[in-house]
Amino acid sequence: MPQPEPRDPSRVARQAQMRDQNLGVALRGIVDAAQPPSRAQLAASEGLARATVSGLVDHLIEARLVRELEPTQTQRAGRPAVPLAPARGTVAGIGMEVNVDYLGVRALDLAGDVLAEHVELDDLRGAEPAVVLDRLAALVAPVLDGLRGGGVRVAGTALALPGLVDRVTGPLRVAPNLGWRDVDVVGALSALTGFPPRVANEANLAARAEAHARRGSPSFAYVSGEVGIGGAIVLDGEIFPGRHGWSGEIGHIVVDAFRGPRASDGSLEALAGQDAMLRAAGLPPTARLDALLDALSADDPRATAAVAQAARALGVALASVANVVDVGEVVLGGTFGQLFEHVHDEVAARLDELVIFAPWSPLEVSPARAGQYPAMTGGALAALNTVLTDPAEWLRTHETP
Amino acid sequence: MPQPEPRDPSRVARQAQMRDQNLGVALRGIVDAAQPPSRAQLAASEGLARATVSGLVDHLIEARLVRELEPTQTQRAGRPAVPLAPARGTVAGIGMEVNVDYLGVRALDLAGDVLAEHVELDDLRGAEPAVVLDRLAALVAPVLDGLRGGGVRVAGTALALPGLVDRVTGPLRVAPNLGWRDVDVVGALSALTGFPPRVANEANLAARAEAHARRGSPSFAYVSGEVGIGGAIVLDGEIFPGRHGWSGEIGHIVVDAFRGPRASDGSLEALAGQDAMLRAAGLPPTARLDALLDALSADDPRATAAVAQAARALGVALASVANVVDVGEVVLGGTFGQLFEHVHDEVAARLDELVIFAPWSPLEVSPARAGQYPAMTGGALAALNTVLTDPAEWLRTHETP
DNA sequence: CGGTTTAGTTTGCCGGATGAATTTATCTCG
DNA sequence: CGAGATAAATTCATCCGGCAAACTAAACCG
Repeated sequence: MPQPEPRDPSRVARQAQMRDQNLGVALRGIVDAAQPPSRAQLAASEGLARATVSGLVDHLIEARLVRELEPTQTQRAGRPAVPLAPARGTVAGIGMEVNVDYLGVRALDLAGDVLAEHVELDDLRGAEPAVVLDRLAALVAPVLDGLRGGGVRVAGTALALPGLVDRVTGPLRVAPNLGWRDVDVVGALSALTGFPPRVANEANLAARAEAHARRGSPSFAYVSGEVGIGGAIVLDGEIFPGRHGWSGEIGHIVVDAFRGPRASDGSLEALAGQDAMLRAAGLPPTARLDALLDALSADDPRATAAVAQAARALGVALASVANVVDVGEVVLGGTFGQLFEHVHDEVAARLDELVIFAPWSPLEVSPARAGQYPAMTGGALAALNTVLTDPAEWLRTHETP
Repeated sequence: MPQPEPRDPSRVARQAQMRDQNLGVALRGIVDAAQPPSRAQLAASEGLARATVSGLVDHLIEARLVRELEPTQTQRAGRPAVPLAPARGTVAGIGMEVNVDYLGVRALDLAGDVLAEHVELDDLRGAEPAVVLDRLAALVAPVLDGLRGGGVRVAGTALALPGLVDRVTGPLRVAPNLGWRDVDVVGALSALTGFPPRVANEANLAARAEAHARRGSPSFAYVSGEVGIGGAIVLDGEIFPGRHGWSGEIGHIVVDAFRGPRASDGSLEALAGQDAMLRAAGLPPTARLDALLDALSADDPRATAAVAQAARALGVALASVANVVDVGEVVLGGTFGQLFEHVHDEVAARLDELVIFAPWSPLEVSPARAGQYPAMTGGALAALNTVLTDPAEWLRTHETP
């Protein structure tokens, strides 16, 4: 039989999808708006008829995804507009993170408010995956119970890991700094929480939180230096996932191909990772970043030189990223966020020097502003994003009448 | 007045757009299909009702974008299917290219057939932009006249340039190897041909041709070594443009940040560009690539060493690209396509060594197969793509009843 | 030559967006 | 204070386009 060619799920337009699509447009318009918009404003900004928007909004309110605010006291003639805002405490996205020095959970609602949060600090290098995931599950379970008990629907969960995660098939491939390799994280956590989490790279989720913190669809390269150096690319507010979710591995960019016998000796992580910086600064490998910061404020010459060297490598690597993906801004998070004032000038100088389009579109370098544990926030946002992308579909699968 | 917030032209679904959208889906299905599909096959593969597809196809045939083939002699029961194929010689995309050693035009129709082609070989380094563009216009004008005289509608024109082109605002920013800077190419050519061309980077358009040559939405990094080293990223068959169309500048990746006083001394182009390879091989700077190939076949040690060194740099740079954008294949075009057998092993080895996901998803290295002057083909395809993307819109603006 | 099978067309239906008319709620001015 | 004026939201008839089912067309088979 001549198979009719299994083409991709092409975006044909059916009228059934039209409603769903516009429901998503309306919800996004309300959630992303700087000011709570009225139905009429929404109609104008999205180019839909007011009647259409009214219907959509009614549906969203009934589903408890949107709420009406009190009409504001305006000094204008005419019936006052009813401002619309994302509902609070009706849907939660759960962000989880296992990292080298801590593990934790954070729950956000559509309004961006933190509904629950727990973090445990601990050195997890070399810890057994099963044990760690048990601890995580123990941390998450009461949060889920608490939310559900309060009538909050859980949109989904997402787990941030400092390593290579296959976003389609699930397993953690490798997390060098945890010492994990080929761990079936999804399977283990599903068994523990009864919920298959989305898994993603820590830097990618942190970048998502960063994009959220800077409204208005920014484009930037994000650097997340914890112990290793991770990164992510954000384009028009969307994180760029690559085929498998393996994009943005900035730490593995080689900036000095001829340094050692193995080209990887010249990778950014080898030259500017936390261990490399501490070593170059003459600090013990067990030292923490604070020690380096102290040495810097004391004008210790070795520390200064170590950070300068790392900044050069970082700037060169980020210039390569900018040349390849055409991003105009660089956001430094994690370690480099804390070192921001000490690395900014060098990074900016290398970008100016090396990025071919710099003369026409100068690059900006800025520190991360997504707060603490951005990957947990990003994970929660990723979970909520499934609701925003297709609220109708989500309601169909999650409504429990 | 409280402006209703000028949001992006969001993809709201109206029913008027539904038809246009599906018209595009149908046309793409016919053009991209490996075998000419029937209406029924198209309906099945796209998930549309047969009645709907029939209507769409009728429209496309009337617009002379699609033609019906003779029913094939099948030994099956039932009414024979009418195969559908892109129309020939009814619409043309024009690809133009100005490069260091030549300039030319190529016209393709929807079936991918070459309707016209002219290439002039010449050394254009340092040539005056106005003069060169005049020559190009003189080359293009008869092609356009010939096509229009034959009743062929021109879908658009696209010009490939070996430099940085702003895809939104138009002007060529800089083409180092031509010695051009801030040239208003669009303005000049509009005046000459009465047609504003789309302008794009040579490597990006060549990569588009390459993606077309490999059906089935491949993802790869494309390297276009001519005199300089350009590149492009292709994801799921789509070229990745970046914000301004400035993506893929692989030649400016720095692989040896500490080689010289300026970090750019360690860029891929400085280490593996044609000039660098010739110099390292002990050949005069005026030599052509053929001389290097001859020296290689004669086992000249300097040439071998020069190419090995370049291949290492290339491999390292491409590994960085793969780590950042998560592509699984590397396509070598231009100079490196010709040197393919001499660089393949080293490039593949560096990718294996450096790309973090290589153990789970090995990278492939292959030579370009888009034929000669791929950027001209890619330009023509880019022009035709405006028709494929939204045939209804294109017909509205281009029908001359 | 009647039955079967597959391709393509016709037809009535239905969901959903739309614009105009209507209702609601406020402000302003005489 | 009441009659416009003004703007937001809702109601309603209309229309567009995809859809399923029925129907026609063109082959094959026994």
